[in-house]
Amino acid sequence: MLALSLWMRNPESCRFMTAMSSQLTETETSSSQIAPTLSAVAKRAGVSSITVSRVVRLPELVAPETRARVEKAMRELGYVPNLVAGALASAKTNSVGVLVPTIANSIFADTVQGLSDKLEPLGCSVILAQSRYDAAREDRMLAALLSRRPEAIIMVGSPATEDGKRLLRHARIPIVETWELPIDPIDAVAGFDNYQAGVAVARHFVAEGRQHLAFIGGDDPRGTRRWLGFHDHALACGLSPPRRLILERNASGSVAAHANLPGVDAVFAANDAHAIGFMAGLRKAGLLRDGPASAQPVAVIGLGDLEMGRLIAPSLSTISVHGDAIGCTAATLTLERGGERRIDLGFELVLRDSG
Amino acid sequence: MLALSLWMRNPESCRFMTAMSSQLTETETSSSQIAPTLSAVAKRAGVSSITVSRVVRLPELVAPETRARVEKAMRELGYVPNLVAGALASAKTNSVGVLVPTIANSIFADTVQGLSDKLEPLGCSVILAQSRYDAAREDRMLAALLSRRPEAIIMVGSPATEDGKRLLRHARIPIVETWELPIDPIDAVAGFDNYQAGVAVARHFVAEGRQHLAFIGGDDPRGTRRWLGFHDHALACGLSPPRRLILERNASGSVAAHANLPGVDAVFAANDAHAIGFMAGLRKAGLLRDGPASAQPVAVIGLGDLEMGRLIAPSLSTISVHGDAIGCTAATLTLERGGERRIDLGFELVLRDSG
DNA sequence: CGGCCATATGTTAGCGCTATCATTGAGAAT
DNA sequence: ATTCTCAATGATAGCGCTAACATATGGCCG
Repeated sequence: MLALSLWMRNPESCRFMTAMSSQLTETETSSSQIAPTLSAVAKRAGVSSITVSRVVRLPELVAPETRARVEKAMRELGYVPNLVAGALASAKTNSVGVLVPTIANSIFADTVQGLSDKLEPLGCSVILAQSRYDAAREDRMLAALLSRRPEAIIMVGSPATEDGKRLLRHARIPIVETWELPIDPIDAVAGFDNYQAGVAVARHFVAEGRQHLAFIGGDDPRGTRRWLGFHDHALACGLSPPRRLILERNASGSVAAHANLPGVDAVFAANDAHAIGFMAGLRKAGLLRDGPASAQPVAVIGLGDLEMGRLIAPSLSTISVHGDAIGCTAATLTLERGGERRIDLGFELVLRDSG
Repeated sequence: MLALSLWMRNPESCRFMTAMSSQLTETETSSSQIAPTLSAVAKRAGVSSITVSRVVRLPELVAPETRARVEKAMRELGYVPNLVAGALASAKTNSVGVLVPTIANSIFADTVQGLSDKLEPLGCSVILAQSRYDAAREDRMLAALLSRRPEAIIMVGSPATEDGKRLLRHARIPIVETWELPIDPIDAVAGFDNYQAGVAVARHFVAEGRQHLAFIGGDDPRGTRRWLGFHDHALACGLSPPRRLILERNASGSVAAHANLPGVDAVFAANDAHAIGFMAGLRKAGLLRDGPASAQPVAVIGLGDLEMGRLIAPSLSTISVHGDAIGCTAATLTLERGGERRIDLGFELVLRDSG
């Protein structure tokens, strides 16, 4: 709460800023080609610029009449505060850097939405960057983000390289790693145990009497953790070693996957999109039933709990992971520096008709 | 040797030599709690700060030996440029503000990805904001974005309020409205004709002999344009007026929609998620066939061309709209100020098994 | 009635960087 | 040799704002 009050002592100011331009006349603004500054407003209102600054940030410190005069001047000039200058002067940017592998068609969009919904009302902007699952690009993006001096960095996973880790460690700002529970986190963590997710799926398949397991999906760190849990548990249960098929990141690639998995009767897909693609392949091969999971020649379980998964037929069994809660929690971890820094948001095995 | 004699004259050189001789230890870097500045690097390298600045921005202007010395100092200090200060000094933030209704589960994620992929390699950061389909929040977010002095603003749709429009018009930066083709754009446009998309769907339904049309989805401006085209064309073809059902923004809400549309034999959903939800409802009601579109008691067409749509059964007919191309084009429009400022990226009616 | 406090405003000095104009020396051109 | 040019570097003055510290006012108290 301390950090919060420091960040944005005056959450109203945004609303206020919007209102400012409302009475602008065309002539008055278009005559001045450059954006009006604090001191331009100050001159017009007959006060010093610090008073204008206070009207924007700490209006309760300014006498009502003065405030009204300043607000009038701001409206007339169409003043929009320059947060770049403000950030330099106050050493506070009110922004957080967010790094995700990708934002399109992805389970991470929920996380971005969750944290954004938490941060935006506090006047804290989200600077978004994508690594595209590329370590070099990730490092570049981290450096780019840090250059903008964000109040914190929230990222999916951990930096892929030592350089990236070092960069973050030296940044001396809150760092939140998400979607994982790294053993040696840089700072804070909001995620779940991908290994245990894999174990849970394998356990379920074993309990259902499935014999020949396979894992399909990408080979990113989180997918690999899931695979390891899945694999280890299957072995521990005396099954033959599960197969692993590494696929492109689009779901369509997984349509043909079943051809490469002869004899397999249970598949854990690294995410719901892959699972749905795989099911499309099963359907083509006549291996998909409308009945319950027990009737499926090949059981399929995904991860992410896309809304669509429960709408299709057969409905998709999945590991539900609360992407938005991860984002929301990550945002909270950037705001409060004390307290527990490692939050396991868990996951749930949601069983429907596919597996 | 030249360089040596030059910097030996510098009174700082003694300190420089001292710093050089003591090898940098872990303590030395991490002990300084504050981030090193340009001039700290300059001092260490025995040059003026402007030279360090040049090494960062215009390295070809600096002699190779000097450059190497400066780069070494930067590495040793772990220097990370402060773009906030740079932006203030140069009046260039190298950032663009991006405003979308929502980023989660949405067709706009593709657009953000497309523009981000185009901008990030140019050193241009994306500041992301969500309006959540709320006009007041949109205005607040626009003001917040403009406060950060982005090089341009890219938004989905047009500002909902006059205040928002005025704010953008006065910002004197490129503004790109997307996912629409507004009649009076603020500046640039990258989108498609939502009205014509509605017409195209209605035309198809009419050609297929469908009699009772309905439109389901949100009542945002774009959805409403689609509805209008759909509605107008149906009427023009002599059909009875289509029904319109306004739904919550999540797909699950549309599952029950068919109960409210008795007698309807063709449905245009404002997006694929709604379409898939609606189909789930049809399935429950026994009104969904595995056969081709002509066999469907109720034809369904969505919009967005989600990858999943082509994987489910029956596969989803849809209006494909190239969300990533919209993003990519929007990014280009922010970079090039000349040329055509109104780009219609079109759409395609993709017919599959649902309608 | 002087001292004291709270309120309202102002002055000053930067934040860390870059634009703009010097300055310097070396080689080319005259 | 003298000028000119160019490449390499530096000195200076801000960018628009805010932190930190003044400086008025006007009660209010003992």
